[in-house]
Amino acid sequence: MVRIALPDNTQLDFEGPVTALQVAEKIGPGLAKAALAAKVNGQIIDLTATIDHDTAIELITAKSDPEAALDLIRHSCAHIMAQAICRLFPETKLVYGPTVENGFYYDLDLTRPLSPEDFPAIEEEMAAIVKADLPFNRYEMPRDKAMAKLQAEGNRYKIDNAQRAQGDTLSFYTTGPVGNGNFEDLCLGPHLPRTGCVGAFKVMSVAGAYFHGDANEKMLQRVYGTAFADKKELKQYLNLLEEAKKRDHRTLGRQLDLFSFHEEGPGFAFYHPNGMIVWNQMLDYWREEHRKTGYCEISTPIILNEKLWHQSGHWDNYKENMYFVNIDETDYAVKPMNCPGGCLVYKSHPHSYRELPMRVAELGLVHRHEASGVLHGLFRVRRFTQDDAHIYCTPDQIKDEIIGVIDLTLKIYETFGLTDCHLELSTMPEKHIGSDEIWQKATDALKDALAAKNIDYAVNPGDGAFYGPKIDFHIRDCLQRSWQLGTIQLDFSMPERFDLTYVDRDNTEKRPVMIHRAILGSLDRFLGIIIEHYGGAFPLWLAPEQARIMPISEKTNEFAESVFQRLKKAGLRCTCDKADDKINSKIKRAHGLKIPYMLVTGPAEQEADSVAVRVRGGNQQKTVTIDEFIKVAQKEIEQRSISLLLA
RNA sequence: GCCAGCGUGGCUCAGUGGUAGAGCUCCCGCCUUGUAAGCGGGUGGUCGUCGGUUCGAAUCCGACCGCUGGCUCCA
Repeated sequence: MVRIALPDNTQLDFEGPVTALQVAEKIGPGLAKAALAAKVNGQIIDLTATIDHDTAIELITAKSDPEAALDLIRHSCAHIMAQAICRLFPETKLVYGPTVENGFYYDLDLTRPLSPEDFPAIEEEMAAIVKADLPFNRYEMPRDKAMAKLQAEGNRYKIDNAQRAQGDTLSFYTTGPVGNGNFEDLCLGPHLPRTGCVGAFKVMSVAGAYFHGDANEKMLQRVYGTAFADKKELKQYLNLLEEAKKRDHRTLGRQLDLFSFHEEGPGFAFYHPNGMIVWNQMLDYWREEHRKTGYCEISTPIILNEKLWHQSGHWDNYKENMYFVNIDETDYAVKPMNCPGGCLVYKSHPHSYRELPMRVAELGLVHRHEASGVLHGLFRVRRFTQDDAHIYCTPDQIKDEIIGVIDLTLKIYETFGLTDCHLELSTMPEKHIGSDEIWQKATDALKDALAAKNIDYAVNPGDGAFYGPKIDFHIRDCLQRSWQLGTIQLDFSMPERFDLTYVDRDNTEKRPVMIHRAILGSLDRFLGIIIEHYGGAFPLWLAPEQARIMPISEKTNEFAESVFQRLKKAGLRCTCDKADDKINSKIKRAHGLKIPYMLVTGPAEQEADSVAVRVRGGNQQKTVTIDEFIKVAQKEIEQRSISLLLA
């Protein structure tokens, strides 16, 4: 007898081994129909898996556990897509098909490249498979027998997958009954009970992907798709993508006339006057905070003798990504990092322990020759400015300095309204310099600092730089792609290579520890991120144009001009739209430019020395005196308020 | 760098072998305007570049450049 316990503590007894489906049927036909899988001991199993011992089970439906259901739907849909592609292209070799954040993909080895033109046919075939409502069947084989079977089939990818799989038995899934040449795939599972449980799906894109992510391996075709429990959810997701596209910083950069790119300089952003306003506001704030936190600022040259880069070790590791120039028969390199230049500044005179910690900031312009395929708007460029700083300190000062950097970083992010960020700690890689002891001490200092701030973080073992462990700050863009912003890196290499010293209390020369840190990271990338974060609707303090004065007709042009002059004098960035247009047209135009405040001036306003304020994004208006408007706007700017005070 | 797709006025896009199009922007008029596009007219493109096929190429083919989506990479 098998006794099954349910989440509500009731128990059901069965004569012998049962399946979760039979349990569901016993509870009720509705549940049997809705059930997608079952959870036993925290593990999700097929609805049709046999349970031969007393246990507690939980039936999974789209309602009871939407997350697990979605994962089942997507993984199963990956099989359906692979099956459809195999039907259309029988030579297809299956590789690997996991779920990912917003759907799934399947890596395939095909005899001919797929293109988006093939998607409709694939989707049609998938729809037929879903409509046929075929059961997913699992069967298991002892490892040696299964390996022999895979060897006979001759798919090197599946053999490789099987070798990596754990356990003494390997499982296969067929769609439709086992045998009869039905679609079959080596797979751990679990799956939906039937193909018909996939409510809605779409083939999204195709891209190349190296087998095992190894650039020396064959390039496979990765077909991306997504699936949902029903059509409505799919549509919602597609709408979300459409909305996200409107926030794309590349689109907004053009629309708001912030920056441009040109064929003459791929990967090199050209900043327009509007873009420079945002840029400079950002930097004014950045400098203000750094001054308050005890940083000084330096600036080092962009082009330096190539020898320096041999000394720093950058040439050995990164010469492929560096730009070089030859002047007066001497080899120079364009700097990809600021630290060697910073070290020369440090070395320009002796230092005492009394000076430490030294916090030396540099808004350094660096060039890196990134591979052509990775360029991406402002997010991945070949020329960018880092908000770099190097902190020279003693090992004992590391922890406090790290805490100081974390505090400053989070404070600055908060001002921009960036609260959805996550931290990662990267530890000692295989290829590294420095003793295990110093790595341990440094890593502990980073951990202690994180613990002191009570911050959650993920650990990337072995992912640190060769010269030291690091903490990275990450945020996500409007399309949920993750980007690194800030970084805190300990460096045991550079002080050594540049023979940096300070004179300690006991009058002996000692080696300082160097902390590299950036908060915004690449200012260019950060600009892109806040453009997307705000959807182009900047807070007043950052907005290129803060207010636009719009006379109702020519009759009040003169008054509008006088308002414009007053606001300008008060330090507000504004323009006056005296175009020969109706007010509707002016409003429409200003909304398109995402100008925070639209000030309509007609005869009534002239009479009261006021403006009719319309706030970006809304359709309400309120009339305030010009003095009042100036007062509120100035306050809002000074506070660097994220929201519009007059809204 | 690799795989796939794309490249037509400043912007968004139509145009599958036979005389380069639309809307917006911009310029000029008219309207004298009250809160998300008033009306009319006009300027503007060697169709990414170079080569090939063809009587004829934006359209077909090739190379290169750039962009987009991924992969690898990101000190």
